[in-house]
Amino acid sequence: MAPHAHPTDPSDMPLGPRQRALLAVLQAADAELSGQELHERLKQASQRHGLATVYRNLRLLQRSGLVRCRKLTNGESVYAPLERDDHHLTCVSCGHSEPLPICPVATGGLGLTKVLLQGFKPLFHTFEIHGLCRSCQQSEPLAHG
Amino acid sequence: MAPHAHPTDPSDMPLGPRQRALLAVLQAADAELSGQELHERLKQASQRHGLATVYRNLRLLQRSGLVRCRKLTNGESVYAPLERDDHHLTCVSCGHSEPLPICPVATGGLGLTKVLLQGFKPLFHTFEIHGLCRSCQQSEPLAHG
DNA sequence: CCGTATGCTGAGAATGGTTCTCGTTTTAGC
DNA sequence: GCTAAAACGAGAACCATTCTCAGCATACGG
Repeated sequence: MAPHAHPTDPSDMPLGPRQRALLAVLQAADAELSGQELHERLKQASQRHGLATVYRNLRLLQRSGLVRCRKLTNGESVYAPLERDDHHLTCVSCGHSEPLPICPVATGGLGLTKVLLQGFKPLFHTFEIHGLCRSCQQSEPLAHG
Repeated sequence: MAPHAHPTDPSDMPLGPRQRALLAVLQAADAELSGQELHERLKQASQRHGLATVYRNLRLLQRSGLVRCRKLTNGESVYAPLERDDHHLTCVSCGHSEPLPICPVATGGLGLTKVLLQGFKPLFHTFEIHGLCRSCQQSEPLAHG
C-alpha cells in the first residue's frame, strides 16, 4: 500500500494563500511546530495571521492530507508536513518526546534494537491511523467537528 | 521481543487502595475511559475520589507501567490497562476514533487490507513508544512534569 | 463600474480537560 | 495517644484551542 498517497485529489481544494504560507513555514521548519509557534513565526515573517486563522487553516490542511498532527502529553498539538514520517519516543513521566528514526510500518516489522532505545525503557506503544472516515469523505470539508 | 514486559519490577511500588480501585474499574471496562468517566464510575460505585486524586493516581499507574494513555483529538485523555493492545483509526475531520484490530508491531509488518479499513481513507499514521526516559527512571516517581 | 452575497479574517471571549493550591484527613511510626 | 509525613479533595487556576461576530475581501450579477 502507499502510505502517503498524493493528496492531489481530496476535493480539488485550491489552497488559499494563508494556507500556503502555513505549509511553507512547516516545510522550512526542522521540527514539528505547535499552533502557537506557527503563529509566532508567521508574525515574525510579517505575515500577520490571527491565531484563529492559524488553527482553522491547520485543520483544513490536515483534512486535505497535507499536514499531520500529533498531541503532546502537555496538551499541545504539533504539526508537520505529511511527507515527514517521524515517530517518537515519549516519556510518560516528564513528557519529553524525541524522534525515533524507525517506522515499524514502513520497515515491515521493527528494527527497534536496544541500541536505538538508548536507556529508554518502553512501557507501551500507540499506533494510530489518521484519515477521513467514510461519512466525512462525503461531507464538505467545512463541516466542523 | 516482548511487547508487554510485565511491570512487576518498576520500583517495588505497592499500589495504594485508590490505585487498585482505579485499575479495577479500567479492567472491568470494555473500552478506554477518560479521567472524567473514571471519576464518574468511581462515584457511582460509592468510591468517592476527588478528580485530582483520579488524575494523580492515573499518572502514577502510568509510570508504573500498569496503565496506558492516549489523547483524543478533542483533548481528552483516555486510559486502559496496559495489557490491552488496541490501536485506532481516527478521523481528522470529525475526531471519531474506532479500534483497529491489528497491531503492526505485533504482526511484524502490516495486515492492513482494504477490507479492514472499510471505506476509511488513511492520510497518515502515528507510532509512538511511551515509557520512561533514562533520567526519569532514576528520579522518584513523584517528580512532576 | 457598482451592489450584493458569500466566505475569510482576527480580536477577544468562552470553553473545558487537566493541574495546582493548600487546608484537612489519613496513615505510619513511636 | 501523639507527631510527622503522605495522601486527599474542593475549588481556583491554567492554557491551548475553539467560538463569536463584526469587519473586510473576493466573486458575480446587473
